This record gives sequence, structure tokens and C-alpha cells, in this order.
Amino acid sequence: MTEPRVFLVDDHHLFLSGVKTELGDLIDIVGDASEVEAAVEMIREREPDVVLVDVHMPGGGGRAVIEEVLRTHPAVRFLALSVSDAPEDVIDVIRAGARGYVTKTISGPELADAVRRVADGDAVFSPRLAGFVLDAFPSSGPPPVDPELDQLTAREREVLRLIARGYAYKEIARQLDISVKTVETHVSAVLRKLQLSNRYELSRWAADRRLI
Amino acid sequence: MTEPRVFLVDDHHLFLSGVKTELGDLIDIVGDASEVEAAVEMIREREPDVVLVDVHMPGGGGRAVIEEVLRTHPAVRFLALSVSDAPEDVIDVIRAGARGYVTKTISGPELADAVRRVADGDAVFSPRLAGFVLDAFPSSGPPPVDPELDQLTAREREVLRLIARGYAYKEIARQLDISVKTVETHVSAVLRKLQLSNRYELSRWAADRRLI
DNA sequence: TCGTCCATCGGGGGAAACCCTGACCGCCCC
DNA sequence: GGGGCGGTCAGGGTTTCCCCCGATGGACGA
Repeated sequence: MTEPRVFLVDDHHLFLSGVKTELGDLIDIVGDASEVEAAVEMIREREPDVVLVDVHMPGGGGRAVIEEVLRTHPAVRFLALSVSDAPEDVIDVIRAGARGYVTKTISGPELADAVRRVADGDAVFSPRLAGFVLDAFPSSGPPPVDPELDQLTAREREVLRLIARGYAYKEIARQLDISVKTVETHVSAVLRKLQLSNRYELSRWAADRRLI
Repeated sequence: MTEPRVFLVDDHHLFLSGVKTELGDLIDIVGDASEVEAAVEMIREREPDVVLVDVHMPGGGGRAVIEEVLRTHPAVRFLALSVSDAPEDVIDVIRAGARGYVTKTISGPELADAVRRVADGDAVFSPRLAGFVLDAFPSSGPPPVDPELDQLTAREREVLRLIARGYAYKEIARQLDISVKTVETHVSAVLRKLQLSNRYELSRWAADRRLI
């Protein structure tokens, strides 16, 4: 790829100017902004390949910039830049759609390299930060043996599954080839055992545990 | 940290022996196995800090080893090693619980370093592979302006929210301080506009869109 | 000012959900 | 062989949902 076109967002002017002098020769800086709204507007106008954005900023922070821009320009890639290496901050901007996260302790050439890699479609993290992202990753993980679910019989779990999917008693009876009355019996048992009062709560209960 | 204790799993004996001769001086190799069941058993017995595991293996592959071991020994860390750099493979083992993924083109010293970093709690990826993980990450992303949701009035959305949460009409009426009849009217409007037939489907509809 | 939309409320009725009680059968276990 | 449990079913009742009709008042724009 040719020189990536980069836009800078940081509320510290000194830092902005530092990045510009350090990276100006290594990458193509097409603009900068120091507040959220102006940043969003200018990014939409200039459509850079990569936006280097500070995480902590008044008016919603880097997260606001990322979300807002991605709504209309999903092709723009974001590299978050921050003094913080707190897991919450990292996860937050990643969820918002950032493709990388580096701390401000990074050197100029390293930053330039990180920007190029993000422009290339890669993700860039310092190793420890990548660990945070993994921790937040939805792991199929060790199936937490649910004590609540455990007290249900096999048949009751079957009925629960269908209830949670929104089937009417009549439908469930047909699918399991039993009578509606039996379905009622099972549902009653499930509701009693799980301490719920109706099938809507049951739907939510199941949804929360991703049993659907 | 002192020398990490490492266990190797690979169905290619030649590769196993290569790793042992290359890394034997750099890290502490406490054992190896070339099939899934034996690997699981020995890992449980020796409790290494890090398991270096091949992704493609008969009998379920590295994924089976990871899931099985983590069920009983969640402290063991896994570094996946593979000839493949296909996104599916990467995501698969990450979901299973691996803390890193490197390809077999890696050099000996680099591999030793990767193992140490994983033992240290970091995550290790080649940049492109980290990108795959990010792509699979549940992004809050660009909120897709839902044309379905858009046709609902503010009040209807309020009612929808409560319905999806499993509240009875009476409850909703109490919370919004309106009559049950009005709730019925709103629900009818919502069901009609969303082309649904009852509140169960509505619950599922909302759950699918994560409006709850 | 009139039309339209929204929010509010009501009557009435059919269908479904929910609850309680009681019952039968088969299986396993002491 | 009696007791416990899970699965099956029924009668009869109350509550809730859902839909049909219609109605009023306020806001807002043509």
C-alpha cells in the first residue's frame, strides 16, 4: 500500500505537534483536531485511511469519535492512543471499533509502524493489552454447571427450551407429541423450580443464559 | 517469573523433536504428547504453566485438548501453534480458551519468547491474526439504524422495552402510570408495525436486537 | 381551520396461559 | 412389595393476552 493517509485526534496540542514533527516524514498526515465534534466532521470530509485517536478527551472521549465516524464511514480504521493501559479503557475502544491500542510511551518509528500495520488491516496491540482483549473475549470456556438448570429434569429442560423460543403450549405439545395438559405440568414445574412467575420471565431467564 | 514449565502437543513427532532441540535450552519442557487423550491426561498430571498445542490433530484437534483441560485446570495457559493462518482456525482455538496463536514459520527464539509472554499472562499473536480475533470481537459497532424500530413512536418503544423484559400489562401500566387498556393499544400497535403475532415473538425479536 | 398523528381510555369477547387437585403408569431401589 | 420419582393426563377455575369496535383531547402543519 502507498503512504497511508492519517488523521490525528488529541486534545493536547503539544502532543499533536509532537506527533506531527516525529511522524511527518514517515506517514502522510492529512489533518488533526482537538475536540470530538470537529474531529468527526473533518474525518468525514477527508476520509483518511487511519485515525490516530486519544482515548481520554472531553465530550465523550475517543470512543465517541470512533462510534460516530464508523456509523457513516465504516472503512476508516482507528488506532487508539492513550496514557492509560487500564483494561476498561482498552475494551471500551475496541468495542467501539478501534483496530488497535498503543500507549503514549511508544517511540516515533514504532508508532509509524503501528499506523501502517493498522492501515494494512492488521490489529496492533502491546502484548499485555492484547491479553485484556482476550479476557473480554466471549470464550466458549468451561461450561458453568448451572445449579438452577441442574434441578430440572430432562423433559423439563426440553419444554423450557421451546417455551424460551416463544412456542405456544399447543405447538410444544404437537412437537413433543404429548398433550397440552402435560406441557402445562412441565411449565409449572419449571416456573416453580426457577422461581419465575410466567413464561415471559422465563424467556428472559433463558436469553440471559443463552440457552436459546 | 522463573523458567516456565512447558508441555508440547503435536501429532508430528519430527516437529516435536525439533521444538525440543531448539527450545530445550531456553525453556523447561516437562513433557509431550502426540494425541488428544494422552495429552489431556498428562497435562492434568504435570500441570505445566504453558501448553504449546498444535491446532490440527486427529481426535478433535488442539481445540479438544484446550477445552478438556480448562474444564478441570483453568490456570493452564495455551499457545496454539499451526501451519494454518485461516481465520476460522484462529477464532476456534481462541474461543476454546487459547491465549495466543503463532504459525509454525516462527523461529526458535521467537517461539521461546512467545511462550514466556504467554506464561506471563500476555496474549501473543502475529499482527494479522490479531486482526482476525478483533473481527470476531463483539463490537458495539455502528448501531444499525433499524428501520423497523424507527417506525415506532417513543411511547411504543417504552412499552416494547418493558414487554421484552417480561412484565405483565398490569405491571407496565403501573410503571408508566397509564391504564392497562392504553398498554394494550400500544402493544397492538407495536405488534402490527413489527409484523409479529404475540409478545413471545416480541421478546425474541428484542433479544435478537439486544434491546433488553 | 381542518386533517392527521399521537396518547389516552373504554366495552366486549375469544383464546391462551396459569394454577390446583387428583390420578395412572413404569422404573428403580430398599 | 411398598415408596419415591418422573412422565403422562384430566377437570375446572382465574387471570392475562390479544383483538375488535369506538371515543376524546392535544399537538402540529397544510
